[in-house]
Amino acid sequence: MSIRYALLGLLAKQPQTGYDLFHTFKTQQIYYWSSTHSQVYKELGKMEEEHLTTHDIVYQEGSPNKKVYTITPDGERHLIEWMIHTKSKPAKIKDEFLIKTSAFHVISKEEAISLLHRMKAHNEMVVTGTGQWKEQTFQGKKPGYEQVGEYLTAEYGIRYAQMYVDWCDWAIKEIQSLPENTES
Amino acid sequence: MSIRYALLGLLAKQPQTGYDLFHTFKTQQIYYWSSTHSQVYKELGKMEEEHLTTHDIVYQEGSPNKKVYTITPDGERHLIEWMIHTKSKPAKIKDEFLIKTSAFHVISKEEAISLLHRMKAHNEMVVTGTGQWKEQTFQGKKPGYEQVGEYLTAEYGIRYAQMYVDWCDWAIKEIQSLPENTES
DNA sequence: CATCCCATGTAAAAAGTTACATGATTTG
DNA sequence: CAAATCATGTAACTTTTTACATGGGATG
Repeated sequence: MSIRYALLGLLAKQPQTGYDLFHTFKTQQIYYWSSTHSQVYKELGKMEEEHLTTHDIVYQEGSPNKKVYTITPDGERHLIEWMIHTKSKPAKIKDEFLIKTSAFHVISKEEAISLLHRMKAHNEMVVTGTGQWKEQTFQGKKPGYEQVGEYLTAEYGIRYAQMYVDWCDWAIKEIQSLPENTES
Repeated sequence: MSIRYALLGLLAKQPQTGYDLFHTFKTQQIYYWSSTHSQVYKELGKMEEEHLTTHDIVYQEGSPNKKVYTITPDGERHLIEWMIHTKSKPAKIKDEFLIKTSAFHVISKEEAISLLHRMKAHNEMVVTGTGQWKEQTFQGKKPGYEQVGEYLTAEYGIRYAQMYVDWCDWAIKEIQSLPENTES
């Protein structure tokens, strides 16, 4: 029921195909939602039944034909209603790394630190990657109001990853300063 | 397949009931995983079949009897194997608020700012709440290695919420400095 | 006297993932 | 010539959520 709004939000920016939408989830700066192509196509079908979207078929030579979906006025009303009058559910996070962190006591300090180093490196890449995307897209300028969403969420992504990097650094130091348990 | 490790991680700290485990997910400083009681009970049943856990029944007067689950040596081996040799999948985040953010262009600046203020207030409460829990639990002292998990993840929770607060502040200022779109 | 806490479970529905299926064109 | 990209979909399966079900004791 909620991938729906993610799709409507993206379609409110511009008409797109299911393929485009899936790739936005997969590759773009959308670390705050995830999905698979099968789910995207399914939901697009449902939304069309409910008149929240329509599609036009674009015939292409060389590439397969595609269905470009457009949000309807009904769809946009639906989206705005949700945005303003529906209280956001708390974010659902499933972070395997933090589960591992919470069980660090069952492995050695060295192994824990090694895991943290890897995680730090990964998040450093995210900071760099998202930073580059933001720079390329906005070139140091402030966006127009139509692009404010991407602008704000890109910055969020950078801050989130940077927070993770800093926390990894801190955690490594903390662990190093602790005496290891001799029992167990 | 992954709630399993969250449960094993918690059971590796101390034997607990399904009820306890669910409440840890629901209320405790575990913003990095979420679940429901029905899923917890089901998974505990499965894990027992696979000899990763066992349970003892504690008979109580007044309250219902309870099943206290304990991780087995097999279960602990399973957990450690996963922690060290299984690469963590990237965190899956489903944050409705960021979907709303990404679609801010369909609502007014005032409404967007109002949503950000509410989100900021919520995260300020999280910072305070988690900070108090950490203070109560560790009282400014460093934990022993058996408690390192809670210590590190509590700090993570505080930093995460603080990052959200700071980002909200930044986003509010950014939006105020942008000219609103007159079209659409 | 209503609601919350303790405590455990099942059943049904919804959401999400993985695998199956197809097929031309482009890139290395 | 193998792999990746474009492009869409279905089927089977797994995971997750919501609702149903029960019931005593404590709290306001």
